[in-house]
Amino acid sequence: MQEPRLTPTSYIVLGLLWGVGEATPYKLKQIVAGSVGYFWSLQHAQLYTEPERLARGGYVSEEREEGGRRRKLYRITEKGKRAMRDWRAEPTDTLAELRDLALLKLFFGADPKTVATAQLEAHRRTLAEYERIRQEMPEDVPRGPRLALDAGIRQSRSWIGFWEDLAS
Amino acid sequence: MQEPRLTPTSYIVLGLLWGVGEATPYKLKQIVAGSVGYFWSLQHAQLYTEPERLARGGYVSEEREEGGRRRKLYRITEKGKRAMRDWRAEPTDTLAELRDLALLKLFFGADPKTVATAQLEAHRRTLAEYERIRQEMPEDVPRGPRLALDAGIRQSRSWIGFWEDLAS
DNA sequence: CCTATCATGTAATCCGTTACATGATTAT
DNA sequence: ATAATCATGTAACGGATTACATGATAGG
Repeated sequence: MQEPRLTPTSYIVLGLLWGVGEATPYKLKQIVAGSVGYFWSLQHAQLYTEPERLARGGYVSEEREEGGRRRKLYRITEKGKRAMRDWRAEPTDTLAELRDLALLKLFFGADPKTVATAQLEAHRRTLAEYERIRQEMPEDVPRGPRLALDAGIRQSRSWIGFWEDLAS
Repeated sequence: MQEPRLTPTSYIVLGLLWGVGEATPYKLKQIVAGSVGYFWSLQHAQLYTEPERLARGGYVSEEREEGGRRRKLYRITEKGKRAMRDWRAEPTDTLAELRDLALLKLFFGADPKTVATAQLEAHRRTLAEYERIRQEMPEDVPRGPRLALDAGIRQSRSWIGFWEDLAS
């Protein structure tokens, strides 16, 4: 019964549980799909295994419904909150890596125009969606998600600029 | 003895081997550090295990030095070249994910100013290095790496802009 | 000569992905 | 009713990271 190490995935689960109070993995999946998932995607299976791991370390509590579907309900514990707070307070000097498949192909000699065309279309679609989300965003959305969205928009625009230069 | 699937890591190894003719894992490590590594980092152990995997599938050939250190020398095979060409020719609509730790913290409520300060410093350092590299880049560097570097510079600038807005 | 550091490699662990499976709802 | 899709979960596999380990080379 050893302490699991806390990965970014862990903090996503902890953060979401903290925000929402309690949730089943499926609920988490839905929340992810409408928020963090836009810039940090997770497999749905992770949302089943990760809370389990966290429960082993006492960062979340697990409760099983008695009747019906016997779903598992998780909530963050004090220990979990502490870990989350600590992590959040510590600034990172780790930088985002690019890790862009298209860029990798480009690096290894793919035809710029071909790659650019496909990328442009995809990025434009994404940008449009981000902007739609921002439009429809209610006033009371907390600052963090709002800023993350802004970052996404900015990055999208930057990529579009890059690929446009190559597409023509 | 089954065919290994080809991952981005695989293509990096294949691509580098193609470019350089033959190499030991350590040599690969050095090349990575001065090129792809800037935007797609690999653990050095992967550069030992990945060529092995690729050898199992016949994408590279493995040869062991007789005397001395008995190092392993790898070179890309015809099959490897074919795989590489195919991959390169096929455009992706997969988009780069952000996967930025700092952004994740921001999303979950970290203090923007704190995060921004650390990020700014790191990004500025990176940008400076990219620009130095571009300055010193000889004329005959192929287009792919050059473009990848441009992308890196552009992204760095974009991030710096974003974090600057938050730092003040 | 001794000690760092470089060069080279293997082993173990673990997270993440993929695949599989099945009970509930909804639509036709 | 039946098919399709949603909801829920587990199991297996494999790639990636981490840790460990040792021989060579260079610097002091």
